[in-house]
Amino acid sequence: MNRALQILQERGFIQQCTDFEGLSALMDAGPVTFYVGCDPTGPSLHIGHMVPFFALRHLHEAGHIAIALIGGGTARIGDPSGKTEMRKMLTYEQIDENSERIRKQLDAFIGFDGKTAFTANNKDWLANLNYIDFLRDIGVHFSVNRMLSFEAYRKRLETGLTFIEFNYQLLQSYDFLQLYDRHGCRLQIGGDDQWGNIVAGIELIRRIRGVETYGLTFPLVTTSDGKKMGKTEKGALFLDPALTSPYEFFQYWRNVTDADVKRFLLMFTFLPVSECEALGSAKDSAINQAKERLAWEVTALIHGKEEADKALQAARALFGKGGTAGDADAVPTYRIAAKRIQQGILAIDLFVESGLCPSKSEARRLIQQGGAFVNEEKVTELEKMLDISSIQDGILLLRAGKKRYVRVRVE
RNA sequence: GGGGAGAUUCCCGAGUGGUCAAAGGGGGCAGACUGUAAAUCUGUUGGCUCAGCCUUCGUAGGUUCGAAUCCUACUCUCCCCA
Repeated sequence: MNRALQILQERGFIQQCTDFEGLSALMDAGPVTFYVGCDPTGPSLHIGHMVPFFALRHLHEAGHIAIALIGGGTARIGDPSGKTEMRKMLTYEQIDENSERIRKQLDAFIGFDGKTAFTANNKDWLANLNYIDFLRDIGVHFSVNRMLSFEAYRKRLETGLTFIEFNYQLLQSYDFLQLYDRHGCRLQIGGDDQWGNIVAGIELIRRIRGVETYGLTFPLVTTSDGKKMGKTEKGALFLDPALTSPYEFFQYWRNVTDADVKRFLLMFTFLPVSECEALGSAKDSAINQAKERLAWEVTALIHGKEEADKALQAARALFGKGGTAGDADAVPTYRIAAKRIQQGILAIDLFVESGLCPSKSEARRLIQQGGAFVNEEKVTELEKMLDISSIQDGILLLRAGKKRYVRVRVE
């Protein structure tokens, strides 16, 4: 088997391939141009988007030519795959803005050089498509009967599917054709929910250009307790530090279930396979250290080593014995005017203001249930007042439950 | 175009004039146990100036001492027929 494919397989990336031997032979013969698509439907990528891009990096490092396709055109419609409801329509301005932000995030992760790795935006060929021409040239090759047999559309037939969403597959197939024509792209990789769309693109190219292209999909990554990957209290685990701080990002990986450690090390880090396996097979306290390693590695890849170090340090300070919050710079910090503390402030109010509790009722509940701490001391009275005496070195540490910390900095 | 069903708190889903901030489950949060894990058990889960008050049951009106529950109109969704 081709070396690059072997790496992907060892690391658990491969779910399905349209023609394993054919692809392997093609890749052995020389650099293959391939692409991953991603629709800019939000302002930031989240970790769920990243599996194909980790795979992209592996292939790129193996000498193949990577295209990251930003779906500035397809985002105007919305892919029904894996969705149970129609997507919200975004304005064109929003999509363009999202596209740019996502392009930057990908650039930071992949490092586009414009030759062996670059981006494309399908807006360039989709935005001004002529409907009649499109139907004549592309539409004829699609069978509605066939499309309806796809899982993605069949499901939606029960809940409702609009015509524009139904067209998504044609557009994605057309993307592949365009990338083949423009850049000689021969391989499309993506999440397994894209299988139907990928296969459709391959068939289109075969019919129109008489050329064999390939598709490769990755498993949909879930946590071993069956939840979707990357879910936090606040929603998805975003790459944008403004949406998910590096510390929160780090903590997500730090708190992964034992059973997921090996798999995540293989997929979300570039540590050697043997090391991933050794770390992931550890037990008891050793597995805990492996989680710390996992968290540091992934955080470093996304946010850089410096941020990863800070997050690690903060986590150790808060969770290690006898640690202080003073040097835990990465911990979310809330700033408050010194005057307000001098006047005295209700603990309840501070928990709400700092963002640890969404409402005063929740803050009260937290105190009643014994989960509210100020400077690691349990708050026992609902009406607890805080003043200067709680401040140490200009800082006051709030904790909600076992893991959620906020530092309050008095200025 | 015709006929039918429906819209309930984060989600699913009960409720059909007062005892409803609304059963049950899921999810979330907290506590116990632990390893910042899993499993398990317990509590909790609209807001507030909290023994009380306020806002919620698609939207807008109406009936009533009193409505998520009845009436009217509207909006949206689904199903069947064309």
